[in-house]
Amino acid sequence: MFLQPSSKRMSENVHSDDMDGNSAAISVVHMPSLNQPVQVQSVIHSNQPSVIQTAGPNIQTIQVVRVAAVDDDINEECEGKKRREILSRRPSYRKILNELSSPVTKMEEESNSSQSQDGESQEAATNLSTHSGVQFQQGDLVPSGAIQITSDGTSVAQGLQTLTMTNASPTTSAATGATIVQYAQGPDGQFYIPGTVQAYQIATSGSLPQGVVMATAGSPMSSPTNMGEEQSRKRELRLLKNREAARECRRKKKDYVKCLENRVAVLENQNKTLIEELKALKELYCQKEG
DNA sequence: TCCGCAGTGCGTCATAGGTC
DNA sequence: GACCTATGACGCACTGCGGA
Repeated sequence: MFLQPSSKRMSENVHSDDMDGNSAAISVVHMPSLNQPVQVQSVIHSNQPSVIQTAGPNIQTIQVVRVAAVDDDINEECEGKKRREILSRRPSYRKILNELSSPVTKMEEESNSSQSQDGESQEAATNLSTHSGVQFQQGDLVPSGAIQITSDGTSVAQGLQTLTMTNASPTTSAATGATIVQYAQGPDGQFYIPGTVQAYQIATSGSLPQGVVMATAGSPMSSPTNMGEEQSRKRELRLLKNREAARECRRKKKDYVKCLENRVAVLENQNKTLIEELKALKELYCQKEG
């Protein structure tokens, strides 16, 4: 099985993934059905910016404060469990962001649109739009942050093709960290992971979460001898899905924090403006009185 | 140069909440 | 109720910085 990245390797190669807003998540790809198995190689390039653009200390601070507030009298052994029980789950960032779509946020977007064209969130938004629901054909040149599919019949066996997915950005080089996932597609549209027997069926783009290329277990394996293998594959599949979900979740979290920071900035500006307006009106009133 | 610390991202696990 | 997704928590690795 070539589901490549062990955690160690991932941290070596895809170290600063999405720090510049280019999520390394794989987007949904339309796979043309072929008459022969297709070897698919997904390469997710990450950028390695020398400057780390943090979202500020907010995330860390928030977590520390919340934990510290409830942890004073908790024993060490059951600390983790109790912490989880105490910390009720917050709504998803998607929900929060929707709630934040108030007039203030809209105004903020308008005010920021002209000045933050190079901003990180701007770039992330662009990537989002290019990711969602877009399908690319082989050889298509795709926008930054999306997927590029190339045909490489020479590097693999006859009839096999290589799918290369890049998270390209102007600064991205092929030498930067990459995540490689390999699997093969059979004539019936099923996907085969090298070194395994069981067929995998590629999920359709509509059923996949954004930013994830995923195979789901296909033909059932009734043989008891393969049950362990089957379970192992299911686990690999689950871990892969969760890995991508975690990436997406972190990206959304960063967007959320940035959104809050922007909101603060806008409200501060508003406050300042109102104070000045009040001051001017007061002066005007005093002049009329006097 | 070495060491400790803070900050960051990653993968994984557990689990709440959503969907069918 | 089973299954899936999103996310908090945890531990690890890595990087950059400042002090010894």
